[in-house]
Amino acid sequence: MTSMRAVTTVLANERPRLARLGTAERVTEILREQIAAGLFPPGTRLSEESIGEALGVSRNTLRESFRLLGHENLVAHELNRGVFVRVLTAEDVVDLYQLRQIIESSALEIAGRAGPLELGPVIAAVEQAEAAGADGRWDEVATLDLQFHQEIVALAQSPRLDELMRRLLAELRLAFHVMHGSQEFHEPYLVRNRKMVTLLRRKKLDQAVQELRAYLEDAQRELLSAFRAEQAAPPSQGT
Amino acid sequence: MTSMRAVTTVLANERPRLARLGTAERVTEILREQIAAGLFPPGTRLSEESIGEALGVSRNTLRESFRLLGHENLVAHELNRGVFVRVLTAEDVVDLYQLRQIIESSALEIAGRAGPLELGPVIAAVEQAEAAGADGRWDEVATLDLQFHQEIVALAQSPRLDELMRRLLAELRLAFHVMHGSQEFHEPYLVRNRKMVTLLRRKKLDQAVQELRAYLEDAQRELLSAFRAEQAAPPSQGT
DNA sequence: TGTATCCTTTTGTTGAACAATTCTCCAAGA
DNA sequence: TCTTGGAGAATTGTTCAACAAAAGGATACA
Repeated sequence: MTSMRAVTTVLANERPRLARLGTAERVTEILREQIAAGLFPPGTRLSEESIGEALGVSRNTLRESFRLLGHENLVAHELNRGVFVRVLTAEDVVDLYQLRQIIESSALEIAGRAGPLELGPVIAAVEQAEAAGADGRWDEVATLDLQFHQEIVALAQSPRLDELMRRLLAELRLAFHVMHGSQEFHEPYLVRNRKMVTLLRRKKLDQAVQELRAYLEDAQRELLSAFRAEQAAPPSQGT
Repeated sequence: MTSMRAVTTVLANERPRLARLGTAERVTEILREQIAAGLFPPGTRLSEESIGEALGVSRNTLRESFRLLGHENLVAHELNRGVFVRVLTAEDVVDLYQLRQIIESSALEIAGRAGPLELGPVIAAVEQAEAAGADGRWDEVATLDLQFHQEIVALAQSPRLDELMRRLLAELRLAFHVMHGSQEFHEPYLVRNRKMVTLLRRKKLDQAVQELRAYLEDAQRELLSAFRAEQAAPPSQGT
């Protein structure tokens, strides 16, 4: 028999799904997606007038959205000049990976201490990524790889860690553009993700953390070198 | 002789100090401070009309501020009902301390790996806190204690870690209201902070991390019990 | 007691207006 | 040629007024 207390607790956990979204939030989601997808490359200025007209929302509503994106570090707001899609520096990439290292390994440790791992979503992400890889859809692989890591963090069951990881990955995506969907970059990580799942299944937590650490170091190195090559070549980014 | 490149690099590092603030940002700062100071206790609804009139800003500008505060988890935005100063649950406190644990200990480890510690600001915070304690200004002690921990994180020299800690502490302050400036709560931590500084000075990093961990566990326990006592008594906070 | 219906209040969103700032371009001067 | 100045255009910053939409509260009725 279920107590009233139990019922209300279950329902309380469903509350987030109930929350409707205002126009500003929906606009934010659209812009976040489009920035991730590369419609607005780093450095682009987001014009209030043109975007507002395109989406059919007023400038005021759009400005609320811009504030939110600014708080997520996806755009930089310069007074009287507007908002610009963030251009990450090499230092940013290093800082982001350092934080990623902290978050992901901490999440695994917390999850390990807490009890049996609920690996369903983690495995699903890996399998979807493998399927996408088999079909040659490498930019989807990129997205699913990030989702895999998001699910890793979700194992810790910490709302703030989840949110933090979400924002971090959104920001990191800005740097991934230089790799846009190249097979050579993504393919090895498919194998490594699979390996990590195996380790987690066998409860080899320490090894999984170690593998994760190596994974992130390699990814950072590769990304940085591609990044610096990109930055040296095309636009001479003002001094 | 200094090259032009060197000059511009130096100046570029000064850029943040140049950034002026818009009205919305300044309003956000004011509200953040006042929420921390307790002018708006948790659960309070922030009325657009009355606050806008009090500060002499328009509703639109104020709404931009509210969005920012919402993103910092200081207020919760409910569609068509307005923004309310966040009411933390016991689970929130646990989640916050878990994250604090991660951030602060990681910061110490990073700082230790990086090289010699620049303890100036850390020591300054402790000494100011001790001075405030000697004068019986216990709510200032509370603020300076938080600043001490902010400076601990600053040792890692990571912009994102800094920002993360800043937001985390702002949120945690919501819970601290139940302790409002009580000497019994704060006094022991003065001693412990001093002890931690000593350990850091002697480069006993491992011991410092251990002390930090114990510190946070104790603080969480005390805060939680005061918190639950508070919550049980006065307002019957929804089912 | 419960519930259906009004009225009031507050937020959600828009559009227009004007001030303040930045950008662009061109001409004058060294 | 390069720098400096400045006029005008374009864009953002902020306010205001208006109305739609939703939530909250009160009243009348079964």
